[in-house]
Amino acid sequence: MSKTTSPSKPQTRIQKRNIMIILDAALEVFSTYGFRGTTLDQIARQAGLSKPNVLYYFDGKEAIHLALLSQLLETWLDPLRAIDPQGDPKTELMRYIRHKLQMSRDFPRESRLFANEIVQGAPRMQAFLQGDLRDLVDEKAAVIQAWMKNGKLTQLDPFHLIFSIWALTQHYADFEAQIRLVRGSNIAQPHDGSEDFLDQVFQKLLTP
Amino acid sequence: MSKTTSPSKPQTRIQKRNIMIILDAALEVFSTYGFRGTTLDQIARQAGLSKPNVLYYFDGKEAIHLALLSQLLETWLDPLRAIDPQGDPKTELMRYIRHKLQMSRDFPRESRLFANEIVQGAPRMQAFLQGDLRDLVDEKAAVIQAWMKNGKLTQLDPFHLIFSIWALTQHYADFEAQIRLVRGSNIAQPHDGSEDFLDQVFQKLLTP
DNA sequence: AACACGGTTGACCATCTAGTCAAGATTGTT
DNA sequence: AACAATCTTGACTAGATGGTCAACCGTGTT
Repeated sequence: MSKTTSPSKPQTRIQKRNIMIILDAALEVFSTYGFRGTTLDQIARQAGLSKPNVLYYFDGKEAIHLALLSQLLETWLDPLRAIDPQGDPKTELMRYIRHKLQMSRDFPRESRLFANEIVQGAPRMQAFLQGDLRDLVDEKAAVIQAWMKNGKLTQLDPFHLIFSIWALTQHYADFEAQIRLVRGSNIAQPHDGSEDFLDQVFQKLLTP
Repeated sequence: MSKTTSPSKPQTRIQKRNIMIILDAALEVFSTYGFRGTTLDQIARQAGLSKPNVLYYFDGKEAIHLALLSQLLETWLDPLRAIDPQGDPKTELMRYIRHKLQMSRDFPRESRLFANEIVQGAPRMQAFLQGDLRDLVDEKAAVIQAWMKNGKLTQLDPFHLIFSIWALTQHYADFEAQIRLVRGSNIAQPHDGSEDFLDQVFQKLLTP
């Protein structure tokens, strides 16, 4: 039985609540220890449930991880998708950058879950990366390319530009531990100053 | 007995060879699966040795990992350390950036070993991060700050500037799987064009 | 050749971990 | 209240995993 994947039966209140609790607990643990470094007992403890209880709602560790990933991938594309070819080039890109940075700040666990997967060779995300994401990146790279040809932006490789936005924004979530420890008590939040900095960087970079 | 940590006895040829083989195999596996995701059997298989044989040279999984990390941390600081306060600001920073990018290209496994540790909260590197690395970063940030005050460089937060260099250069190693899958067959190597791109970005960014 | 030391391994153990199951507790409905 | 469906769990299993050990093999030295 596929339990959570059966679309037919509606969920009871208890199901809704516990599935949410489990997914939140699993996100916490998976994003910190990676897939193989996470145990079902950890997830159950974090969720405040017994292990068999967790397995009552999900078919297994893999299924929980999969549920988290597909939930994440749905929203992961949105900011990039929102880039409007009809809009003002610099405005659109700056909005995208701020949006990505905000996601890195508001959803660091999701970002690290993603990072863990990619660093380890993306074994469970190949289809997504070379499918939907690739198509979208190709599309938006073409848009950016066109903007650059029109002289509205600095001439840059659009793919590397997109990668650089990912690198700079996600860095604040994925390498938060490093930033926190290197800056020490000199700074309250690892994100402090990141928005101003990236604004400054990309304003200067993108203006021809 | 601490085996490899005993500094007294000189190593035999066989010891030297096997320790190197084991460390190389362990780097391969640890950088791909993380600490907890790696098994001694995997390391042994990759090294072409039996598991007890691996444990003849190292006190355990933890010891192998530790050996790799401390070996890595020694060289990790070098590029940053090489920034010369007496040199030309932009030349020094561009050299640093190229150096970091080259390390990302030549030693991607080391970069991913590091990334795995950091993403998972840096449990085994706290002392290093808030000790040697922090001191060095503080020192070089002050140097960069002084350069900026002299008007030789764009005014930027020096800490965020350093972080952005780390993010952009290491991204090509740590997220190699993503780049490869998103670019697909459109590109031979994930690093293609990265040097020109980063040159262009930082030239433009650093020039006041 | 014989010896000592370094090097290697099959067999083994204790512990951890994903997953099962049957029995019991709770909840909603009539 | 009574019944069925949902929900929960202690106890368990099979297999994986880190690590041990006694016995055996290889190499260099005398």
